[in-house]
Amino acid sequence: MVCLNPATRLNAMNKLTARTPLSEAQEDYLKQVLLLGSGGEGMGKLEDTLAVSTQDLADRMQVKPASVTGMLKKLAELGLVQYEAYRGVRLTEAGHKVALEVLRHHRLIEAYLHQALGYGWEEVHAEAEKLEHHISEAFERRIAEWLGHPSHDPHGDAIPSATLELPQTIPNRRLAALRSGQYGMVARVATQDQDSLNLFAHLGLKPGAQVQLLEHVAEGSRVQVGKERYLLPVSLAQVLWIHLEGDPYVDHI
Amino acid sequence: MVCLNPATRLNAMNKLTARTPLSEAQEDYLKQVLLLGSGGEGMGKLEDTLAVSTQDLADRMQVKPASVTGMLKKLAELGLVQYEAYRGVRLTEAGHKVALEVLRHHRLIEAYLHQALGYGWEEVHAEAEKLEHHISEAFERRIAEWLGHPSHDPHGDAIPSATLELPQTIPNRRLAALRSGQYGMVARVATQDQDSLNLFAHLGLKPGAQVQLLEHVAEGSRVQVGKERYLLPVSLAQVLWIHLEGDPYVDHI
DNA sequence: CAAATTTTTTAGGCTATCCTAAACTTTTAA
DNA sequence: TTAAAAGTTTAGGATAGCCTAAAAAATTTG
Repeated sequence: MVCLNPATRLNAMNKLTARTPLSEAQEDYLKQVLLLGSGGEGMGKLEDTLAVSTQDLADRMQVKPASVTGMLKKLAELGLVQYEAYRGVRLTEAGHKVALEVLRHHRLIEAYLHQALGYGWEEVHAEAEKLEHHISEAFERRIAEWLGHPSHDPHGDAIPSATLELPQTIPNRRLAALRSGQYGMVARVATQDQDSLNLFAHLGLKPGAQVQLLEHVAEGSRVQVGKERYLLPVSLAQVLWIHLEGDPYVDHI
Repeated sequence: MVCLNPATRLNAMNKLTARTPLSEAQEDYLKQVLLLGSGGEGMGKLEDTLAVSTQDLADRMQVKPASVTGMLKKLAELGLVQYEAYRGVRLTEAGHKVALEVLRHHRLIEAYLHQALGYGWEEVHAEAEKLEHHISEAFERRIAEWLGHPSHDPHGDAIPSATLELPQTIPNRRLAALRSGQYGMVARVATQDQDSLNLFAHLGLKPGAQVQLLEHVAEGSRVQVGKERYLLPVSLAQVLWIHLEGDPYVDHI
């Protein structure tokens, strides 16, 4: 009998499990670990990612903490996450790759639904959420080609490239962090809540739109969009990311 | 306490279950009952449909007969099939509707992949098989519109309309049933076997292609396609449906 | 028409994913 | 620095869908 040292055994395990197709639930967990671990921004490097708590995952997955624990143990066995009780979870290299693949599917599908099929940018999330697990690599390739290999989806989120790299993040600010009179362009609408999306769409606050902060008041932020003035509640002003006039700029919308 | 008569209770049950979303497996079973029950052709009327045996379903679903029995009992409880032990299974009105919806999804997706994304007509089946269960009604509507509400998919199979009606079938013959010298157009390639599809595609035998039967020999049928002559094995000559010159004709390719 | 064959059902298991309630750690804050 | 709060795990179940082996029923055939 051949006896492998621990490191070799781990490698053998990872090889094996890389072939096993993951369940939809497993892919969703990995995606959420990625998103939560990078605080919603620039998830380029695996190293400067945060450990994610069971509770946060439970909230995102709409599931009880106990269920999360079970799944994390399984994902750890598969070599996709590093999991330590009470200390949260991180993606491994392998898990990071899977998460980026799922994210690429999701955001490419959103872009395709919007640009090829005429979905409103606020409608695409739910449909992409279902489809992301069920398209082939061929499908991914063809829609990416059709779109001309876009770098961002209709919400302004970066799309991992075919080699799973993320485009460089450009410095943006939350609308809630702007000072009175500052002026800029909506770069990203960072919510998946359907009601919020509908409202933003209704107000014309989509990526690319020009917006000016009038002032912050107790209830939220007063803004000007075109000729209209609105009061955005704090929660919404927190998820609207603005590219300020004068900041370094990369065209991606 | 209110007591319902049997008929009313059945209705109540069907109403209830119409809301319950069906699993992928359940939808597949219903689709196969439809396809097997209408002998591969014209499944317009539910009435002149055949009872389908457990064994046939097991073969199609790649599953053991015992598993089929279990599923049929469940579908019968849901009011989607009429099931009687040893006497096979038929769709109910409700089950027929579901099966046609799934079939519409499948065939619309095939047409869309072919026409919008440039898939080869022989490649679309596998992808459609996965996607058919995961698209929304909105997606269905949009691709149907993009395609201009097509009546047939790239294999020549009829697509149920938005109201779940099937276009009238035109009289075709299997290539294996043609007489020497007869000449016609490929109307339908009725196989889902990937190797067969690849071969047909390689020979140019796709819906719309002109073909002449030279003669039947022991090994199969000798045909002429353009300037080339081929020998098609019997199994393939059985699944190629030909529209003969002179037969009544409806343009749908 | 009864024996052989085919078909169907029953019974008992397996895996994946989720749940709740209760027990147990760790962290936080007075 | 210890007690309350927050976070995590254990234990025990549920459902869905598949499996096998063996029993039972129907059909076919000599």
